[in-house]
Amino acid sequence: MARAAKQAKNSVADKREAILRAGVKVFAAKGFFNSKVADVAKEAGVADGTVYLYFKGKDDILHSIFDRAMAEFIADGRRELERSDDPADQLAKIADVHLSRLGADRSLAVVFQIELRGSTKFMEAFSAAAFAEYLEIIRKTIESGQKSGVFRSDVKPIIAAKMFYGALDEMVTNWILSKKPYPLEPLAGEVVKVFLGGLKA
Amino acid sequence: MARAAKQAKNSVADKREAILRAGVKVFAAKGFFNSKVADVAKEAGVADGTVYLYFKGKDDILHSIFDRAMAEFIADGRRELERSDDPADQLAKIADVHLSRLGADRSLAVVFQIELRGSTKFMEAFSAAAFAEYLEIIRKTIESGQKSGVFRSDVKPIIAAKMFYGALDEMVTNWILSKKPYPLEPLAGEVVKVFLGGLKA
DNA sequence: GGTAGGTGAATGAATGCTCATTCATAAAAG
DNA sequence: CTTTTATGAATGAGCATTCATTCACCTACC
Repeated sequence: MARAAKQAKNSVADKREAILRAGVKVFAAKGFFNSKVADVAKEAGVADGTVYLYFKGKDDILHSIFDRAMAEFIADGRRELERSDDPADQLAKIADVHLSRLGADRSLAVVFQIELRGSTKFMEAFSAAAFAEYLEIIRKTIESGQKSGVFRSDVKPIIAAKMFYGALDEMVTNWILSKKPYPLEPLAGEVVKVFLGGLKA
Repeated sequence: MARAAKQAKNSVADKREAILRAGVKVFAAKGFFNSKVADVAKEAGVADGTVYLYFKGKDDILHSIFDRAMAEFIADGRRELERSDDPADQLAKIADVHLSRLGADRSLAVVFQIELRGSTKFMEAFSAAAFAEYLEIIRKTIESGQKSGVFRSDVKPIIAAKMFYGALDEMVTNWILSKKPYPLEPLAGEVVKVFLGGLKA
């Protein structure tokens, strides 16, 4: 590829990227339905019409934000998972990736926790499959722990997986809504401790 | 009060009630932002303008749905809580009320799980205080368990409370999004079992 | 007991504003 | 000069909210 062409292609990618980033920021700040396409365009430093050269419409921006982030998220999780055989360890890794990724980008976290759920339509159409995949990773990890005997077997793995996910999810939601800023990632250890050991003395 | 006057007052309460119920149904089905006030009015069997005799506007309907349901919810929880001294038992009661109440009204559950969170504005303005109160009830229960020695003390009660809430919350969200209908309430026992006993063998 | 006037709840068509989207035109690239 | 990319003003559909009017029922007076 010639240098010039590559340059051009980069600038195209950059503009798309800028709009996506602006979308995250604006949607997080005002909510998807309260955000105007013009707001996103302005934040991205492009004209209103330009948005439509890169996205089908407002919905498509949200959709794209989700697709990209979720793909990274799952890839990250899988990579970490392969670096250990111990299911307890693997759950700790999942918790860590979950909280550190979302903890690193508050706006993205807001879009994920609040905006993506704000409509059953989006939940059903976009997030359902990817979310199911994520839950499945947790479930399998728990199941393998049960097979190897490190986890108790009188618990349905799918229930435990939902609980684990729910606990992590709640940490993130609380972190977002909290007035006082604090680091999210360190909570991973505590969550895993309680989840594995239980609350009983 | 004369019979006629009483009759009239009842019909006023009924109309407000009808609009609230219609709101739950319509918002659950189409999402708050995709619902028209006219849809709610039609579902309630009143004219569009009538809605404004009972509510300040569309937002106020959602707000009122939340207020009423949350008040009932918390009152229910408190009542159950007083019927036992054992913290483990009390957590079981909370889980039971939580899952049975939402499990009894799918539309209300959808509004609570999906629509109320659909906007940071609503989260901050309306639900924050009531939600904090609910979380506080759980936290205190856990704390009293720690003081009496039935719960381990090397866990921050507020973290454990969020985990417990998050786990229950996730059960509800999954139940809503599931294609296959199943009873929600029975999951309470399983959740409490894992939360108290832990996943480790 | 019947009639006239009064009251306010209820109506729903009309209003006016808010955006998502388009497109004629301009700028930049090649 | 041609093609590609970008612009932002103009469009018009959608929808929350308003308000002039209707109507059911109540009260007071004959």
